[in-house]
Amino acid sequence: MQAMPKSPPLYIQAREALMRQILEGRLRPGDFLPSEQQLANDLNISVGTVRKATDDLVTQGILERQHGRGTQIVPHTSDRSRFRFFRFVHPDGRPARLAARLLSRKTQTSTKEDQRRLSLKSNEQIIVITRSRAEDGVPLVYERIAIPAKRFEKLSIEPHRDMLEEIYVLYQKQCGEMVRASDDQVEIDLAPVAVGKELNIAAGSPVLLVKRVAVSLSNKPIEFRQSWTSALRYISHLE
Amino acid sequence: MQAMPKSPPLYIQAREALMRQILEGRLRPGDFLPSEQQLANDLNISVGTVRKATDDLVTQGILERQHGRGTQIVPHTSDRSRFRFFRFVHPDGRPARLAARLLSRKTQTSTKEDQRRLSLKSNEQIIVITRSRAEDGVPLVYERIAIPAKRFEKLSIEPHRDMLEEIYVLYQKQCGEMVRASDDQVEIDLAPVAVGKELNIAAGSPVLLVKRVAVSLSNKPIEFRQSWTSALRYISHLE
DNA sequence: GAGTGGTCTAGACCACCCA
DNA sequence: GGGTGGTCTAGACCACTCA
Repeated sequence: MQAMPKSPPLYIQAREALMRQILEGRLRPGDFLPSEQQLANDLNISVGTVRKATDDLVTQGILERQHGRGTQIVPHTSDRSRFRFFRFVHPDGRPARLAARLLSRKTQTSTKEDQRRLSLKSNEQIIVITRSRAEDGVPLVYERIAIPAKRFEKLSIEPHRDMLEEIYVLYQKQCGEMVRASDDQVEIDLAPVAVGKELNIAAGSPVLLVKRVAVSLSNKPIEFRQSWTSALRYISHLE
Repeated sequence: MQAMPKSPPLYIQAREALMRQILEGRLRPGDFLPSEQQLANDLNISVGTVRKATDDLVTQGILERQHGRGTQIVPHTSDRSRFRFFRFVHPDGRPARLAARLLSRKTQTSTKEDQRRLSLKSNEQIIVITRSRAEDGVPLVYERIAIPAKRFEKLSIEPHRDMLEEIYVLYQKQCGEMVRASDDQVEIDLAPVAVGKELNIAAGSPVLLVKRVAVSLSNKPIEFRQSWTSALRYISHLE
């Protein structure tokens, strides 16, 4: 007997079809899906199977059901999304409310670490953004953000200006890249000169360094971010 | 018209009924649930509703379905559980495999911070465990663990002995307390004398300090743990 | 082969939103 | 009131495990 490649369950096929439409931009954040009944007709499956397909996407936070209104692709600007990747708090546990100020933005050759973290070839260009993040005018975090130049050609942010929007929202709006998840690594570092200057601490004093790799809906690494802070703490909830 | 307290959906009632049985120890980790058909009969609901009730618990990692065998309360000793709260890696990303060696175990009065983290009254007693965690004989982490004496009376571990089992497994086996989730807070500290001594570093040198509050299935804080390390990093995956 | 979970259907009724 | 998601049912058939 031949080994027959068994086709996956209908609800998984439906889920992937939806996911494909989202990834390809035919369904965009903020859009509503067709109604469950409509989808069931379109795909020639039952409503229960449509629900099962969307269940997973709802759990993943990609879709949001609104009773009586419809099912929406979660816009990255919603509050939940906005603070989903937010991980700095004051020593007393109060969340830090950080405004970002752009310091520089350059296109350059990637370092070895950039290449490793972002799965880039050795000659690939990246855009490097440095920012200072402050609360009530007090700088608390210094950031270096590396993103593949190729994917983020269209990103437009002006240097030396306050950044009013979350950068993940800019990624989505301007470049169609949506951050789905991230891996953070927290370590101790001795403040580099630029960090010391920006945070008003002595260069070489111990600071927390958070290295983050953010991945897109299609699970490709799209951002490598390093955040230095001496005054704040990093928090994480595990289940 | 009177405001009628509306009864929650059947699947939620069923889920909570199951949860109660687990919390009360009538269903224990490792046990199998009655079959879906059986549960449906017992509770006078349909199989579909039983499935919906258990879906959430499966997602939360409390239950595990085994096709053709049954549905099991996840034993805390399974690999997935064992490494669920495991958050230290080497700088190269390789997970640290830490064996624990118990240094001391004392019952004493709680500090202000213990009380705050564990929601204790000011006169409540705690058990304080200190451990050294090493990989291949090299000490990498120093830990102080505080747990409410009242809940953990029965905890039996001998001082100055290697701890062969995960401590969360001991909590569960000896005291019936199952860790469901934890909140971690990562900060910089200057190594206290005891930490410096145990980790072979100078007292006062900068180290990573992870403060963890672990909560039980019923969402009560049951452990406050402080882990100091200079050689390792803390990792976290966010979605 | 008996018993379990896994998928799928068709349809009922309810609760909510909005024009 | 018409359309949407939310709950619930009863039953079919499949796939896996274990004796």
